[in-house]
Amino acid sequence: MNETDEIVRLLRSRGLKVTPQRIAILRLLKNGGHFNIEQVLNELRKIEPNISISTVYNALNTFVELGILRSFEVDGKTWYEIRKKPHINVVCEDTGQIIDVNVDVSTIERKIRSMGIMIRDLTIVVRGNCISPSLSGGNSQK
Amino acid sequence: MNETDEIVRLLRSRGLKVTPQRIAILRLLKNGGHFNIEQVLNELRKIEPNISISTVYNALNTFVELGILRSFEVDGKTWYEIRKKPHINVVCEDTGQIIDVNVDVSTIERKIRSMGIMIRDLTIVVRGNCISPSLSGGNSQK
DNA sequence: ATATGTGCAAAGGGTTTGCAGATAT
DNA sequence: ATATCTGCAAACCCTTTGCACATAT
Repeated sequence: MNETDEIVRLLRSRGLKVTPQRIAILRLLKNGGHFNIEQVLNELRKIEPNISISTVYNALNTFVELGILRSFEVDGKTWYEIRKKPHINVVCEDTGQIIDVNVDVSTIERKIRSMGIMIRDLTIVVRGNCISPSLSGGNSQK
Repeated sequence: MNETDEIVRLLRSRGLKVTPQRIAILRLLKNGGHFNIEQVLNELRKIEPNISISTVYNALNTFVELGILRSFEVDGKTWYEIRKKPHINVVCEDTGQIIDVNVDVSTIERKIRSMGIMIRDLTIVVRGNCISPSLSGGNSQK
């Protein structure tokens, strides 16, 4: 079964219509990585040149509501990623890049659940400097 | 030493001018809790009726930059809290309320640092339902 | 005296909405 | 055939900015 078939099945299983725009968005995100709207649009327009920003927002919001994607916000911008097991999103203040770091969050989850809270989503964001200032030789903070 | 004196000293130590607006904002936040702009404005206007939203934003941003406060975003809105040791911010989707839950984050921090990343800020946000749906008797999710 | 802060209004930037036409089922 | 989706433009909301006046030092 190829990648597109998988996506088509996913969409159908959620009762969504299969459109080229939705397929393109899921193809972009399904293999990991983090994308903000600007990046999603840039990538998608290579494939679907006329795709509109509202279609992208609509699709991303739908996918987040259905639990296919998850989103989090950094500096007023929303980032989207495929939903997988909880992890740390490390935002490098030098490069703007976001990387995933896996950690065991079962202790955190257990504590939250023990308080009678049903967990819907867990976001861990670290802002930091991935390039050591001493090595990069200067003040590269924004 | 009373609360206001402490705040005055804090402001002076950071080279900031001591204004009634800044004092009021720090008095509101220094004892804990989470506030968004609307809440800060509502509270402050009981004391400083003419305080403007831009003054509040200016002050909050200044305090965040100086490390007195920290901020994080949920659903497009910025929340402010006094900077203290890392913890989980639990956002209840039923009530909109935010509560702190203390956890040991040293494992997370160690892992991030071992990758050569200098940590500037750590945010952990859990979205959940603090009122058990079975107890509250219905669908109260937004 | 003067650098800094405040308040107001306007501008900015990211996201959502309304709607007519297009598309998937 | 028709419910859903797309693309466009306008609207929205939160936040920032510019500037004249006020205040703290």
